[in-house]
Amino acid sequence: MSNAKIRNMEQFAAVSGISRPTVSKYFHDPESVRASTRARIEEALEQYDYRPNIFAMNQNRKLTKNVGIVVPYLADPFFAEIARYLEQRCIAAGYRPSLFSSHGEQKLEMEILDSLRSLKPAGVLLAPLGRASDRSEVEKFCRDVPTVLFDSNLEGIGAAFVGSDNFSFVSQTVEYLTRTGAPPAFFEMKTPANPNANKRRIAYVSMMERLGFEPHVISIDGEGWAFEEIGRQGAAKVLQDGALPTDAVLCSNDRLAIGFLSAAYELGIRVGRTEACRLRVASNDDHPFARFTCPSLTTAAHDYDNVAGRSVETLFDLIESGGKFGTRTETLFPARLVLRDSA
Amino acid sequence: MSNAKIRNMEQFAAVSGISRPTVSKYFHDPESVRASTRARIEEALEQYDYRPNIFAMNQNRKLTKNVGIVVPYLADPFFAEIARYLEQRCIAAGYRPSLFSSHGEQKLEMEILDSLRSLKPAGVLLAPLGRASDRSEVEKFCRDVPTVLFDSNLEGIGAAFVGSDNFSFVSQTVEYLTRTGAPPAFFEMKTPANPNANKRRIAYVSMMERLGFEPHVISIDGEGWAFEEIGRQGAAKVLQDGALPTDAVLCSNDRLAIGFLSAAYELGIRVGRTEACRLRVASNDDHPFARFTCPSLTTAAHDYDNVAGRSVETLFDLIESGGKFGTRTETLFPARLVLRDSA
DNA sequence: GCGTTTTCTTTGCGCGCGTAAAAATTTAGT
DNA sequence: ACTAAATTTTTACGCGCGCAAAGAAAACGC
Repeated sequence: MSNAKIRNMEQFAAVSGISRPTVSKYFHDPESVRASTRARIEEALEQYDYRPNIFAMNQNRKLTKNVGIVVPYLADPFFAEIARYLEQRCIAAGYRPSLFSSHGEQKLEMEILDSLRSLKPAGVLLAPLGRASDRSEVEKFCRDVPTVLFDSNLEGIGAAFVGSDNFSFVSQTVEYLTRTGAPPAFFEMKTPANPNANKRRIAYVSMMERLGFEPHVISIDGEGWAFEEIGRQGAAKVLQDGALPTDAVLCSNDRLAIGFLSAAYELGIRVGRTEACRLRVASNDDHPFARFTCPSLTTAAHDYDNVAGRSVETLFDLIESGGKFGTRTETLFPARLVLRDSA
Repeated sequence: MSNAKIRNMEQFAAVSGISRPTVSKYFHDPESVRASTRARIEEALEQYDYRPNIFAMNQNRKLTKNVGIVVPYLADPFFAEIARYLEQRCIAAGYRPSLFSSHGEQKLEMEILDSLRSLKPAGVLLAPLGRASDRSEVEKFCRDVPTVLFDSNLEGIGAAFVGSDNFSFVSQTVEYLTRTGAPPAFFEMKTPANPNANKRRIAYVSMMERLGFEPHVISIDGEGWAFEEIGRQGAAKVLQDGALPTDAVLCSNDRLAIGFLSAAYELGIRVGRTEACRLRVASNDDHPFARFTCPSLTTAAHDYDNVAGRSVETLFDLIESGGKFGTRTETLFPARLVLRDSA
């Protein structure tokens, strides 16, 4: 490593013995230059630590290497994990991801999309808030910026959607619960933040009917993204009122289930699949903490790897296609049932 | 909102009737121009939606408005929450925060600091990995970029440190446990990722000695950031071996405690402060999920608000001081004991 | 009203790189 | 070795804005 300071591409081009426009081309795409010149540039790159000024680069580039990643609520470890996968894959593909969280607020989601515009990103991976999203504003954004939605679908918006197959989640948990005991009631928020919740309720009802059982949907009050607390309070009420029609409960998602189990514990109601237990509780998502609830949570797991992988693949395809697809595709990955102690 | 498209500051200056350099000054700091001209600019800003090109802005600015926020592990909701506070406050102060997570990996932390350099940030809020950090590289970074460390201190590195007073945490929990029952053993990882863990162990030992009790430190194996699983396995071993010298346990942090409680539950050991319970468990941090463990976790809470608030204030002071302080300050906020059911 | 201070305008250069076009060079194919 | 194709070099301009300096205009103090 030479100690001569390289201040710009001009100087770096000089020491590498290659012309500046070619060096510029190299940084845009190393494969776009002949192998021998690439070698010479990379040799110089090892001797002098030069890196192009990203601001100057992005100023005139038609297409930047920026990618936006937007999740609705980063304090949910599920999204933190997904974000990690996505980041990783973007970096591996030579992109610069920027991570944003809407923190459950419409205003913030709008501000993020707004500031994302000025980043001139090549593409955006967006998990929208869902019900709280300003549909028409998100739609506008997607018209201007190549965007792949993930996790949470807004019908018709974005170039593509990649997520999990809610029917697969619910059908597996319902099937398992009915096969090994009583058919479950469905525990959910009355006004869920996320559109997946509605799909799950519908899947539950249809699955129960298909199996010849009466569906029981328990919709609890609560607004916002503090699902655990909402679940805890809702469950406490339901359990105290004796309003549970069955001894099996399927929660719409793991965070509600965490609250449910917490309430059950506080009321001294044993949950589990052993004889001594009054109640069985299962759920959906395989939240990072689902292993550590008491009892550990039986749940249907997202296919993190495939959802994240396909999301970025789709985005890269989209970018290479010039930002537009002929038709909007929706890709859904099935769940994997994870049996633990709660049901 | 006029539909005439403004393409650059020149044109915007024209329609607002103010010269370009003054408009430029306005965008750098609205307070730096006379109220009457500010009004005229803002009037034009409402009619035409122009925003300066951030790449062109940052290219030549001596000091950008970028701020880096780096946390060691974003899948820990504690850091996600802190990050939210920090982001919020930076935006309110007119800065553009960029959020990064090291995901527990030294290599990633280095890459983040590296890419942060090229963002030419006005300042950086860094919660380092701790033991896993490359001290000398972090130190180098802090010499070049105004940096305030938070949460996790690396002695002598960075312009300042803002965090929690580990002694306050442990002294309160130890005092409470001894006062209301037996003196606790201390449950921790043998090779903790975070330097706070060492401070907490030291605080525990000194506190026990001060109170005239024999300290019992239980150090369990495990590497990495999967604290819950490490805690669960460590606790399972300790509980099965009957290696607990007392009926009270103080966990180094809540994530370990979550694992501990999970193990206790699986072994049928009742935890809590009632007569029927064999074991009392307390902990430190007031993790967002501590309310939902079974039983709910008695713990010492971080002063999120003050730690986050002071961190950004310190950073802004630092930026205004030209990036250097005369002396490195360390600010520690005390804990607040949160009594729940586990102890 | 006058001088002083503050703020604004005018002018013009520079940042670091993208990119286009034409000329020069290298490589590949036969 | 010769031609065609691919790649690189040369030259030169532009992007959008920061910033500095000098002069003009406005605001302020008395």
